[in-house]
Amino acid sequence: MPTLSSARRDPSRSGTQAGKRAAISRAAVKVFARRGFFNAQVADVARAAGIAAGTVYLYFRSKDEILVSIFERTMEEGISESRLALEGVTDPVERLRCLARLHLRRLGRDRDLAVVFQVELRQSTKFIEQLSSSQLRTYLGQLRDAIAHGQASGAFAAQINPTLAAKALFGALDEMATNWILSTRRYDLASEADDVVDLFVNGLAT
Amino acid sequence: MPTLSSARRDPSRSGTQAGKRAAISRAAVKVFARRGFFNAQVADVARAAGIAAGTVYLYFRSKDEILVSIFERTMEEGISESRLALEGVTDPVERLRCLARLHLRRLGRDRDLAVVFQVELRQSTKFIEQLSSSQLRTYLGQLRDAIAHGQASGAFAAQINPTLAAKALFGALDEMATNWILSTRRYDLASEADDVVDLFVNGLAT
Amino acid sequence: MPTLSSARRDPSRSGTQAGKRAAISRAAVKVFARRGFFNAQVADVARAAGIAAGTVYLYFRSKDEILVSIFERTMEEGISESRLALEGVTDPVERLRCLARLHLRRLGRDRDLAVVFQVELRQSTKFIEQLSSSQLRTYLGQLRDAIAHGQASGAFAAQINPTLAAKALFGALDEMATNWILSTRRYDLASEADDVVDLFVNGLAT
Amino acid sequence: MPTLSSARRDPSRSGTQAGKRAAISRAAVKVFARRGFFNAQVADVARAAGIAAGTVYLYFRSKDEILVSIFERTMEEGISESRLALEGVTDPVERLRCLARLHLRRLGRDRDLAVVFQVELRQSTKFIEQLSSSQLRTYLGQLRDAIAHGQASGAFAAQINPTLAAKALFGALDEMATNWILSTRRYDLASEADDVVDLFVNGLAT
DNA sequence: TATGAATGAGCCTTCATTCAT
DNA sequence: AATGAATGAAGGCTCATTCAT
Repeated sequence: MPTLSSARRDPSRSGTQAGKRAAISRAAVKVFARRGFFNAQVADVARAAGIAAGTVYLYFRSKDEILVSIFERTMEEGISESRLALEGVTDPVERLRCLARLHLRRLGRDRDLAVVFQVELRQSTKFIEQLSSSQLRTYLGQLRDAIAHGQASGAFAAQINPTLAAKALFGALDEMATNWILSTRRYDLASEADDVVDLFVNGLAT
Repeated sequence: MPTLSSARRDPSRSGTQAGKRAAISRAAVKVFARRGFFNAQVADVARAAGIAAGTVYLYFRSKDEILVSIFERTMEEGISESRLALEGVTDPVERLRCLARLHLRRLGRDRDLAVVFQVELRQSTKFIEQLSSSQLRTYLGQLRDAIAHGQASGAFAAQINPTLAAKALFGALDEMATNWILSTRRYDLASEADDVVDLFVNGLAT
Repeated sequence: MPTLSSARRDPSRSGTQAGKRAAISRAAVKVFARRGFFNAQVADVARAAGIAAGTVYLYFRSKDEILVSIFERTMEEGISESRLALEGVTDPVERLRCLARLHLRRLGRDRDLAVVFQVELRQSTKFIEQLSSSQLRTYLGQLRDAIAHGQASGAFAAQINPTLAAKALFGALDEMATNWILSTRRYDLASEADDVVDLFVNGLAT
Repeated sequence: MPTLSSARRDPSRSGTQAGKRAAISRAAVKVFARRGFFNAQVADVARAAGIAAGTVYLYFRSKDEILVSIFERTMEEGISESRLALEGVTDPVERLRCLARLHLRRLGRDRDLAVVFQVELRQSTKFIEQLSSSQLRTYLGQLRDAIAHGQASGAFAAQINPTLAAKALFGALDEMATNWILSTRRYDLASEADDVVDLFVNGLAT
């Protein structure tokens, strides 16, 4: 049984303000993934979270904000997880592998989250514009920095535009994830990370 | 100036059944791109096409079908354009370049179409599942065949999974397109095609 | 093969103005009975009549008018048929039997017509008011006259209000017809005519 | 003056779930009678009930269901009212009189309700089939039982089919009601009950 | 903080009718 | 006389959001 102080430290425990928010956000992942963002009703999310419909609005300004919160919460976790994982890894290729594995592992671990990320979050320019300009930029920055670092160390070709390469790598991983959720086969998404990184590092050419 | 008979052969001329359909579909690209699919009303599309709202339903079963028709029409054109362009190109790298350029050129030429493709068409699993299983599969097949052909000729490494590489390349190009429409800068999208292909062919490694 | 002159005499033969009208009206009976007046589209009626949708409006001012025409056509036929049949019948009870049998035989012979009469024609006060004030009044008059005639001859009790009795008899027959079309059993509607008349003539009392 | 507890027992008081439903249903009687079911908008009903349009759908699944609820509510009341009134009445003729009077009194008391019952509820087979197979059957059963009871007591002729006689009587009363609402004269509908029953009991014959 | 009943704006679609051919 | 493509008005229903309790 958690002590009061430990409960306060874990914001996902309901009871705290931030905890309730996270709990609703987590319930929304399930609901949005299963019914789609537009079909899902706020009341569905509330029911899944075990609260009344009106209560949602004590923690979120709108239905849209719930969706955005899923993105922000996950990206935040992902970015700091990546930062942590990269500590001590110096080999450029290993750094890329590390980021790619975390990316696909995070989505491959939670199919509902993957569906929300790969499909429901792409509803409209309204979201996409909003999202790109925030944590997604930071996340792409991590990829670009890893590549630039490899170029600085001489491991990666210097004439390549690291921003373009970062986008390309992100796009490739993103496509892996989208294919995975659309596929009826159940394979391990994370295992594709190394193949993708190998392809990017070595290229197609013999 | 087209003769009467050539005009009959061109289905984008209104007058023919298919011509009207295409005209409405083209009007819808503009409307959906500017207002978003959900915000756009069928009446807006009709007005843009210069017809009455009800007339839309003589050519489309539903609002959804209009969106799908945009995808199908463009993919159809794209696939046959690609097929045509590849004729006579034998060098594996050139084949990839050819496909990548056409992909980005098609979207870079028509920002509205690009917005619809990169954003509005990703509304929900409903669309995505439907689309992936059709022409998108064919399109990915063209990329995969180009890679497999390179492997057969010895130009590309045999141990690479051509399907995975095709998806990765598609994802990379897709990401370029999405970044382009979200960017406020107006740069030439198609010019990125070569850089992406170079990256895929040569890899990051020195 | 009908001669030209005989064809002219039969207005239900298409070719003449009145013939086309009757043909459309007959097609409408089928369509309205099967789909309901509101669900049925004018185009359905046109198709059933083997003509184009617009052509209907050369013979009818509106969809409503088609429905009314069914009523008028059938009532007209029914009234003159009744008049003819009553000629030479002098016994008051036989006169009632005659009218009742014709009423139920007409509907029992054509289930579609019965459905339109018993259900679709009762759409709204709009129709009912219109219809009651016309041929229905004439038809009720035939019943009332038959009863009044029986009273004059001393066969029927004089203190009974013949108008009320006529309405009651009509209502009873009407209910028989409605029950018949709603029943899943297929029994002979006309055979109930005598039972109803017997009941009205002799009463329940022993 | 009702006490608090008796108020709770009365479901027509708004406040309770059933009370709100009944209130909307009663408002709908007025609106449907005046404008016709098809012309009436759900918003009209809501306005008449003093609530917002959307609120109607918290108590009814559809516009159709409102119409059906009017039928069900009235039939329910009518059936139990009849049952109660028949208690202690043993004379067969009096029992018929009792049922007939209640039938016509109920409609004659509320012209709007009568219009809805005699006209708007006969919209289509959809309603009629649904309704006949429920409380209408029970109601016809009450008439049939009253007749059968008279036969058992020797007051009514045994060879008459009581079901047919019940339908005939119902049809006669129904026609009285329909004539009443269509008539521009304002006469007392209930006063016709005795005349109709007399006719059914004694017959036309002298 | 929590509830959940009430609100009311918003839109796709149908189809009777018209009219140019 | 006949066609059938085009019109455009009209309304039931949903559901995000509010607010009195």
